[in-house]
Amino acid sequence: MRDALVGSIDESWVGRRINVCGWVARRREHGEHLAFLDLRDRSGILQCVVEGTLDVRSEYVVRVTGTVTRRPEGTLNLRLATGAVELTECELEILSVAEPVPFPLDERTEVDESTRLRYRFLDLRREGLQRALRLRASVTATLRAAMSAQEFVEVETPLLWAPTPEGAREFVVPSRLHAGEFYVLPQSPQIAKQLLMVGGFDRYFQVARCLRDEDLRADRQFEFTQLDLEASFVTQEDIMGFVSRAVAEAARVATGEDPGEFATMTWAEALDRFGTDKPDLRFGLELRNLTESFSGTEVKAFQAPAVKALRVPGGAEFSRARLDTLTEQARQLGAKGLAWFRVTSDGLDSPLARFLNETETASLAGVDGAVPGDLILVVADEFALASRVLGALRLTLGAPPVSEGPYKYVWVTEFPMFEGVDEDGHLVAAHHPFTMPHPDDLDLIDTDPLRVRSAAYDLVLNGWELGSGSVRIHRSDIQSRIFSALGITPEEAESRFGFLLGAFRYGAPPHAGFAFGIDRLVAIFAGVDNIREVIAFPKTQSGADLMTGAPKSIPERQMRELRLRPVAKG
RNA sequence: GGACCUGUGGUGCAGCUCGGAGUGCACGCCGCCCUGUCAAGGCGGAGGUCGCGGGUUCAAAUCCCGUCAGGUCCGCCA
Repeated sequence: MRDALVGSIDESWVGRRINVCGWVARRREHGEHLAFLDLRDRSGILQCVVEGTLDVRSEYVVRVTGTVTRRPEGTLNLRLATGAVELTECELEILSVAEPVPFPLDERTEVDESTRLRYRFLDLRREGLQRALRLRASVTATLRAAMSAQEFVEVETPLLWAPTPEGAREFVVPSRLHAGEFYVLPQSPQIAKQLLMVGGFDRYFQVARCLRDEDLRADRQFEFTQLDLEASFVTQEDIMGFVSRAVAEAARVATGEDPGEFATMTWAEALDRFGTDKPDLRFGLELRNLTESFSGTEVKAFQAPAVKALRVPGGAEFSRARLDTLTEQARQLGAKGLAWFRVTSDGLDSPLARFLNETETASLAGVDGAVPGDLILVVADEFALASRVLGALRLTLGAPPVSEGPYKYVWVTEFPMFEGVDEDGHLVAAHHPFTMPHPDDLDLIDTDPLRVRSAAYDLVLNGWELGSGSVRIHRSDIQSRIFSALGITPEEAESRFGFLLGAFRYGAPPHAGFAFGIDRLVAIFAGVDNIREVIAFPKTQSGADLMTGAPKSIPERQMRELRLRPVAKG
């Protein structure tokens, strides 16, 4: 039907009579004797010269038969890859007509996202999504190749799985053959891949669909894709190496840059320096700990377990209104308040300045090498809260868009095993209940569980969590101790994870794994700051598909077949 | 569950603070003209429940309340 993609046509084709197919991108008519038609296919645009008038409109699908000709002198178009040539003596065959499209398909106008989503099939025709999805395909292919090269085997796992309550809210699928019973869609293939380890596939990976019924965000969709992997007889460092090599290879392909060695820092260090477990290392504004200097303070506002400060270069100019906004943000994040100090040539300028003693003034005025013109923000509270609040302000004050270079990868290690206590007084797992405690901390499980570190690790890129993983527990004695710490009785464990624990009784190899979000990785590589731009058919923040109208009700007959009945809204 | 931003011909915007006729700009669409344009150009034209509902007012796109949709964020995401 066609002899070439239009983007491949250059001067080496001159003289050949060829067929090309595509959409009418634009037309320029010059009376009854001459017209130009810009033909677009996925590779680019080619100008076709028609002697006479045109009977095609924008977005008609046509097949053009014409002769590749060098453009007349003075009519070259340097902005077009094919701008040195054109098709002449054209014959047009209309393959499909088109109504005027609801929004321009060029990249010049930014179109309202809901309009784009309603006509996603047209949006897909535009350069942005064409580029993003092709980039995504090459990243995925690179990851697959990198995993295969490391002797990982791709295995598919079920989408219809058994409910295992806890963790993310699951999407539920009613069973027709077992009325009143349900499958769930996997939030991740976690348990399946551990069973594959028991099954002797000592290096598994999968480009896996994961589904979580949680509220959507710029970096979160109901359905997303992970590179999921698991390996036996390996250490945490082995896993980090596998992943680093695959991600680095994808980065080289996608960005043309070698990312080098990935940084590593412990969770405790990340919280202290950046106030978050997903530090953005692209800019400074690191938090400082002034707890020591304020240990005996008379100032009520600073009498707290921790006093943390953030130096804002040049921030002394901030208006009172801006400071109030920052204070309001700090309060919404749980801080009791936000203290601020302008650094001037003769001391600190702040409502609180006159209450400080000399040591305190000196430590504030010199924090992080402060100079006159800077602003010091201070939050005093529990260590974690003070850190998190300032960490959030740090992002407000300095964070570039996630996709803006440079790319800063960092492994965050030694996460806490438990992140607190629930209403019933039971510890809450920070990762999942199969995560191995840090070998040095096993003795703390019963005595000081909140200090137990785990063998869990995250990979972070530009402040976005790409993924996480852990060494898993393969010994039932340790698993029992963890379950009991989490308040999971043996009976409960049996009913929820029985098939996994049962499998472990038949010879479970030590194993560890990881999973990271391909959508997020590709978004950052593609230079966009939300993952909808790298997904062909995404949903809105309220979980609606504006093109298909999903979610929708289903016919009464289907409801009956599934033994489902709607209940009144309560 | 909550906070904030946005909603004006098909598209992108301005108008909203200080109420006074649906006023304006660019693109697109329709018609006519035009033999080298390429975001072609010229002339003419059509196209609007100002998201929706209520209130205040002599008068509402504009002020107030509610609601819906889209977005960003908090909660949530083992």
